[in-house]
Amino acid sequence: MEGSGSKWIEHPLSMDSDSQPQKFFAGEFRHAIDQKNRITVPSDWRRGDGQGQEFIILPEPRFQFLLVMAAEEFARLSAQAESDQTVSARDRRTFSRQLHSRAKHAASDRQGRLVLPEDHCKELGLKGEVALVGGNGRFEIWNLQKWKRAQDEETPTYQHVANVIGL
Amino acid sequence: MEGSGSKWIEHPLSMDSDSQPQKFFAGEFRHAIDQKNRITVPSDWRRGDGQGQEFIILPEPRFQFLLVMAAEEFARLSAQAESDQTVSARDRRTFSRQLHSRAKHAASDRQGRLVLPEDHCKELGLKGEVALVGGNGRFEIWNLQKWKRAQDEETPTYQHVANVIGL
DNA sequence: AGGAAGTGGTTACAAATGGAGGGAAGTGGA
DNA sequence: TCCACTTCCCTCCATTTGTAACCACTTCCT
Repeated sequence: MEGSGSKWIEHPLSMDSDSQPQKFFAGEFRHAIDQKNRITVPSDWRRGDGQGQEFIILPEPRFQFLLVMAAEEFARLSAQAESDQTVSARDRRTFSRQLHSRAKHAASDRQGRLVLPEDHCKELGLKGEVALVGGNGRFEIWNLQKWKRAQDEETPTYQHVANVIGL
Repeated sequence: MEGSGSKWIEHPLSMDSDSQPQKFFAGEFRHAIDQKNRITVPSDWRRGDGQGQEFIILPEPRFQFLLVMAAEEFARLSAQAESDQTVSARDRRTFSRQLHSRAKHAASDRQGRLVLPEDHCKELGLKGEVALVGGNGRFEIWNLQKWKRAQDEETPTYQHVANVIGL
C-alpha cells in the first residue's frame, strides 16, 4: 500500500524565528488517484488528524510533475520572491502574477485526501497509481512511468553526491 | 464548471495597518460570459455572501485583458498615485483623468455576477468561455485563446524565477 | 482481534448559468 | 408640458452541474 515509512524529518538548518521547527516531507509513496482526482496524503506527512490541512498545488515549470506544498510555505516563498531586489520591479510583478495564477489551493478532507485539478492531471498523465516523492518541505506527484525513468537518469548524480557525503 | 479550487491566499508581508490581512485572489478559473455580458465571480473570491460586492473594471493598457479589482483597492491605489510627488501636478491630473474615465464601476448581483461593459467585451473578444486569472488583489478576464498563448510565452520567465527561489 | 490507513461510492448542497418579469429612465408626439 | 410608448437594466426565479461532506468497505500493521 505504501512505498516506505517516513515521518516528517526535522531540518537543523531551518529553525524559524517561531518556536515550531521547520519540518520536511521525506520518503516515497505509491498511492492511487481515483476517478474524482482525489489522492490521500500519506499519513506520515499529516499534521494532527490530517483533515483540513491546507496545501498549494503548482505544476512544475517544465510540466513534468505536480508540486505540492503547505500553504504557509508557499506564502513565505512568494513573499520572499516579491521582495527580491536583485530583479527588476517589472519582473517581480510578472512573476508574482504568474505564480498566483498557477497556484491552486486545496484542503484535505476528513480522510486526508486532496482533490487535484483536472487539467493538471490530464497534462501530466496522473491517473491510477502515482508516485509521491517528498523532500524539502514539499512533495511531488509523478506519473509512475515518468518517475521511474527520472529516477534512473538521476542515479549517477545521486551516486556522486552519496560519495561526497560519505554514503 | 470551473477550473480548480483556489481560495484567497494570505500574504505575510502585506499586513496592512488595520487588523485585516491583505488577501490575494489566486488561481485560474474558466467561467462563461452570457449574452448579457454577465460573469460570475468565483465563489472563492467573494467576501461574505458575495452579493453587492463592489468592483472597478479597467481595460489593460495594451488592451489584452480586462482588469478587475475591489473598489477599495482601486481607491487606495488612485489616491496613492495622486499624491505621488515625483511627477508634475499636470501629469498627476492627466493620469487621474485617464484612470477615472476608463474605470467602470460594477457591483455583483445576488448570484455573485458582474455585468461587463459591452464595448470592452467586444474589443477583447470576451464571449462564451473565458479565463479568470487571480493574483495580487486583482483578477483578470482573458479571452481563452489569448490567455493560453500568453501562458506559454511567459513560461520561460516563470521557470527562471522559480528556479531562483527554489521551486 | 482491533485499529488505522487507504480506497470507493453515494448523497446533499452550493455554485454557476439561463431566462423571465418588473420598474426606471429615456424618447417622441400631441 | 404632459402623456404614451419603448428600451434597457436590475432583480428574481429555475435548472443544471460540480463539489464536498458523509458513509462503507478492504487491507495491513500492531
